[in-house]
Amino acid sequence: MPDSQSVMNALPADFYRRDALEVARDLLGQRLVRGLDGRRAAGLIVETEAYRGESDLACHARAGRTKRTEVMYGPPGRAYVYLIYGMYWCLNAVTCPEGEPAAVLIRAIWPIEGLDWIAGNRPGAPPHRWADGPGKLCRALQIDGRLNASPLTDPASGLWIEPGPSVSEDIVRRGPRVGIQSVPEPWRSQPWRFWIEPPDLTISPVYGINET
DNA sequence: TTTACGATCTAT
DNA sequence: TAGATCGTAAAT
Repeated sequence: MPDSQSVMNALPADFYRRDALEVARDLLGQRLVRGLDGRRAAGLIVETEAYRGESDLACHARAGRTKRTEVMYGPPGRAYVYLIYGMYWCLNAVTCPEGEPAAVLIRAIWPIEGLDWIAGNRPGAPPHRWADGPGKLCRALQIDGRLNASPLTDPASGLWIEPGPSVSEDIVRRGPRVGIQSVPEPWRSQPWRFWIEPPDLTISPVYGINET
């Protein structure tokens, strides 16, 4: 059993029990936290993408209920972690009420905590490239398939999301999702990607946050 | 059981 | 611009 204080710090399941578009927007600025072997590393989420159910032909759930997509049909707030190109893991947060398969891909974070640990996980990479991609952030935080289906709402899982500084609407960018060139329209061009650029970060409320 | 390919990243 | 590298889903 996790201590109640820790549970209080994680965003609750209700946060995720909404349309993936809303969750993707609101996940910007929140703090993704990894806890392992007594160490803690974290980063502010700065890029996300919404994947919205079986009818969204870019979403893995287009294949229906399979062993891989099963977790997306489950309760909101769990992690959907899958392997891409045989070598990189990608992290998603499951959204929508149970039974509706949808998720938000976390594409980038701004590391702010546990920087030494993160640096060790990203040998050879400069700090600004530590976690600026979905595969990279999983490497940086040591996230792999073992965390699939674990609750992001419970710090005891070792991977959770805490409330972060609010991100004002004027610095939120929107555009088409990345890496889905073979997906037919209109899905390929839907502006379901949300992000904050580095220049925006420096003028946003999150500027200056840099712990540990 | 076999095949084709992907919500990526890195080095060239 | 190509190669790495393997689980998944669809085809055989």
